[in-house]
Amino acid sequence: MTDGCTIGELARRAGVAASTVRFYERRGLLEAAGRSRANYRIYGPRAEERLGFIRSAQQAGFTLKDIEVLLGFRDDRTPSCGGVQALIVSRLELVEAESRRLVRVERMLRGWLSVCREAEASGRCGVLEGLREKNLEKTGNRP
Amino acid sequence: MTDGCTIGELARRAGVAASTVRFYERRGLLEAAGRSRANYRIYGPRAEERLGFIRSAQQAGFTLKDIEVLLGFRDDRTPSCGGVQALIVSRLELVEAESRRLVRVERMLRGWLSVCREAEASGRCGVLEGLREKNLEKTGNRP
DNA sequence: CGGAACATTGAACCATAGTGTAAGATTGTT
DNA sequence: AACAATCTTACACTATGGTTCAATGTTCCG
Repeated sequence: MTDGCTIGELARRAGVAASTVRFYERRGLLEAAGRSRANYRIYGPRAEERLGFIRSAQQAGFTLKDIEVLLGFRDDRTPSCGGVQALIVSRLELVEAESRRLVRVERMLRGWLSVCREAEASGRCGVLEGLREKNLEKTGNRP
Repeated sequence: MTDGCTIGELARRAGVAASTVRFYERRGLLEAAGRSRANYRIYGPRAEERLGFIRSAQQAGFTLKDIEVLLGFRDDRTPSCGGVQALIVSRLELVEAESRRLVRVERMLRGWLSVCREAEASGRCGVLEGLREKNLEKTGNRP
């Protein structure tokens, strides 16, 4: 009972909005905090550490659902290493897939941009016309 | 009035769900179709082409909002080329930014995966412990 | 004629990660 | 005591791209 801070103070320290902290509580990521006589949430260092974990994990690319699982591993005293590894691998696979997709999209957009620039002289828009056709994978290098 | 097909037929040809076609109509991407006596939507080749454009543009990485703008350019007889170019550039910038973010996330996740494998021997989980600290950019190569 | 397969509508719902609002209670400062 | 700042709640809303549902109507095939 040495320290204990309100939601605004905690949020300020963690660099999030107080509403976000309430949201995490609703989601079950943070346990319900103790209350002051005025019914204010009171947080101790454990909650602060937990919130820090959440933010770190989020920056590392985990979703809140992932983080729910990670926190579960932390809370339980189960072996967990295999589970953590599986979680990372599956998240990594999703991220890689999305990353590859974005690279394809980048290539296509660049392709259309060059079409656009080339067609600048002629009165018509190569993009608006070109997108009518099924373009499976415009690379930007027309043969 | 030679041809004209129902929403299901159109959807099948375009490879989307009928509900998606209705959704596009609600969003204003497809104009309200003509109706049969039974109040069924009837689509002609122009609608089919327009739906094809939407799908192509979507595959190229444009959002529905972008496509709304592109369709506006197509419909109006304004010059449009500068607008199209600007749209592509701004979409490209967003995609590139997201792509870079995902690459960073990939690096971090791979880093945590190697932490995980290395810590396998010791009884504890390097990930659950490591994420507590502020990790600005874990690269996987610990110095 | 019957039943399957298709169509209609509006409204609600999904995931994601929160943000915003209204109305009221409490706290700190002057 | 007055006033600003902070807290409380529940509910609605944001953006994205649709999907699902219920209840009802239509068309096609045998």
